[in-house]
Amino acid sequence: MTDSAAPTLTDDLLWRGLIQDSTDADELRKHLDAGSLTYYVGFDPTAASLHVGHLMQVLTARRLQQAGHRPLLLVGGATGQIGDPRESAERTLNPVDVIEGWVQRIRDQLAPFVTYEGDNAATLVNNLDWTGPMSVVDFLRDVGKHFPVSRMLAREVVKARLESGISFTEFSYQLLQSHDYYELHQRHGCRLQFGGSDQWGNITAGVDYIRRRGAGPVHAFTTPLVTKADGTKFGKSEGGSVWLDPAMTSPYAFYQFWLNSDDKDVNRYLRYFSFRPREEITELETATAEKPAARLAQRALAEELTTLVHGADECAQVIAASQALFGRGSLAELSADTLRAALAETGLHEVRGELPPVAALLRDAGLVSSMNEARRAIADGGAYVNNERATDPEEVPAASSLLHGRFLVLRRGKRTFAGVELLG
RNA sequence: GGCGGGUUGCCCGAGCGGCCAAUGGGAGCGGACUGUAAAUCCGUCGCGAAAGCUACAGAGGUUCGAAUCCUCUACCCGCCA
Repeated sequence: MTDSAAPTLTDDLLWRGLIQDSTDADELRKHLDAGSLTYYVGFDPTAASLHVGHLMQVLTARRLQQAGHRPLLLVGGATGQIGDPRESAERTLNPVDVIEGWVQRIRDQLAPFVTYEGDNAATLVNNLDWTGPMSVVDFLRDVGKHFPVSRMLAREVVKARLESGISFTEFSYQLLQSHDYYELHQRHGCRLQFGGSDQWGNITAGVDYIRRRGAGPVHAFTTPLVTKADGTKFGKSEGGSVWLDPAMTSPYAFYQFWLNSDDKDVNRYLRYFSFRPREEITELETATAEKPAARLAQRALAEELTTLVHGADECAQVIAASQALFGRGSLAELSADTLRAALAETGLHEVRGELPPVAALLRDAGLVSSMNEARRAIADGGAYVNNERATDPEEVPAASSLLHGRFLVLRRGKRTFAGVELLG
């Protein structure tokens, strides 16, 4: 336990680059590296699912629990109804019943990442439980009294919004989050909050607030914003967000997202997200430098995260699908089961009766959004049927080209696949 | 309150009353190269098979014909009070 060679949790977090800002670093280290600390991280229901960007927080929570600390995972049933101010503009409020649905889904989504066994069992909490019943008078008297407006106005986001406009609702957001920390401190002895770096202002406000109420001291840190070397936004794929919900982003697409990480980013991602020991990560970093084409780091990362989020079975299927589709062998050599499974991962479009021409197939399978686009894709030479370039939009695939008598593998560009199955 | 400027396709941004579905750049998509990379080069980029339809903040109007002219409405931005 006191083996001086073994890196402590703090060392590990620093090595992984997971700490962007923190309250007193020595104090934080003392608590992180000592006994069991109760900590919290919150997620507001702004959509029906969490996305890969949230993984930073979700996995850091998991990491801390594995190191012996006790997690409180908060879903913002209350804060989600108010809206954390963004620099750009006022948020549009979502209907309460919609938010309630999202709270439940996010709660379910978070649940598997931590364990509920042992001394440091996790607890899922919802700030609506204590914020909902609070009266306006109580809020203004017990919470509001501790917030100097001058400091609230000095915040960057608020300053940015003073010109363009900010409602009292969003302006008050910080009080709710601060009060959450206080409640969790009182109820569960929570003494650490972490979050994304954009939450630093809200988090420190909570730390101050707790002190003003004569409690604490409590601690905090933030994780860095995940960036990409090419400057584009992390977590987007083909236009959309990469969600954790398999109904919103298929496990196949999720795996492919990580597999396609840039060489310049993948090492950083491994440190952020992987639970592999440091030596293994270092080895993968070396592999990336020496044999980038093998993409060992990308494969390891994609496999680990897909397993974590979607389970080992699903991950195995996704890898098999990827190999089947991107493999060097001919599609005709794949067994019907393998092929069907692979296409099920990419999206399988069912056709009854007569097979339509190629252009219509591309559209129906979702590879293009209109017939014009389908024609364009074919004219560009970017559409393939069973890995053969399509040349005529009007051509109806021959019955003999159906794999196992009923499947077609459609491809757009180099790596976007979809399947077609002809039924009876 | 007064005066002036602006609102164009995913974003930025040009646009002469007909030759404008609308120059150019970016993003996106595709091709070549490669590693299902990056960089680079090339192509493409409203919907429709087509006729045609829908589009230039919104609503009217002038005209054979308008994104381009006029009127009103909404929003934005300057300058002066």
